[in-house]
Amino acid sequence: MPVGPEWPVTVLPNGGGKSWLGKGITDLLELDEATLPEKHARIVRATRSGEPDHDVEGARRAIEKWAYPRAWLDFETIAFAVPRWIGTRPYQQVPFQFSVHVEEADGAITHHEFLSLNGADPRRSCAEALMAAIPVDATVIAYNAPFEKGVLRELSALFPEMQDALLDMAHRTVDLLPVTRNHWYHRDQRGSWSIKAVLPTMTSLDYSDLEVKDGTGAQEAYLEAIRPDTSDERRTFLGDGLTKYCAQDTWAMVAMARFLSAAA
DNA sequence: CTTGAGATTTAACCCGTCAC
DNA sequence: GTGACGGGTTAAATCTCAAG
Repeated sequence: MPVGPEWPVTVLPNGGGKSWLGKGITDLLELDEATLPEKHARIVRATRSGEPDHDVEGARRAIEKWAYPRAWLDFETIAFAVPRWIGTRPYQQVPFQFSVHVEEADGAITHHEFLSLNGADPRRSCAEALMAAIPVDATVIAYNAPFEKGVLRELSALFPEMQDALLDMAHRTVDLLPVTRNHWYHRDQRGSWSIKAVLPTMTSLDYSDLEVKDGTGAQEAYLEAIRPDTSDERRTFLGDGLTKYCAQDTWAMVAMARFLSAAA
């Protein structure tokens, strides 16, 4: 049952890619289900009833198209307003960490990770680690894939010897976000399909016990870790938090995909 | 701040009608 | 023929959200 705030909601978040705000609608439950397009009606329905909207078959059909091996990938990046490394632009998303869970057709899963905390330009070692971790025939899966694709394209443009492989990786990247958005809604999401909002409605996985809880926290930890006056002990501690967080993000995608495909 | 997708809003345009 | 006024379609601009 609900783990969120009291119902009914009186403040409606933007939901379903649709803005109800700014139209004088302050209570989602006042909307007339019959007049809404199905895309919005299912959100109102799930909110009224507390019964999640779950199209298992639709989700299964979408996910089963992704050929094995599957590489569930997540980057952590840093973006400096004033570029820190030669050849980077202001606000360019530079990856200093990634996690990837590689899933074989038989269900076997191996985990690979990369983390740079020495303060040097992490891009070459990151690209090399990607090449080593992700099989050339893998379907790469990310949550809000345009972000991961963008990082991959940036890396590909930088290293001619890895250009084809990295570009190919970007082309093989698919997105779990629309699958979730189209086939699942729980009212505790309150209009959000971010991984942090969705995950607790499907599983008991939780970010609250982690040292690093979100992307912003990861960036803060990274910045502290690369400072010269940060002790080795502290750096190790920060790195440990980063590793756990990033690994949780990719594991969360695996868990979500399994949940989405599982019978109700 | 970035990018991309998708939804929404605004602007532009075409066409028929009607009064002058 | 011309100008004002719809109504309906379409294109372009704007907004939101996801990721970090």
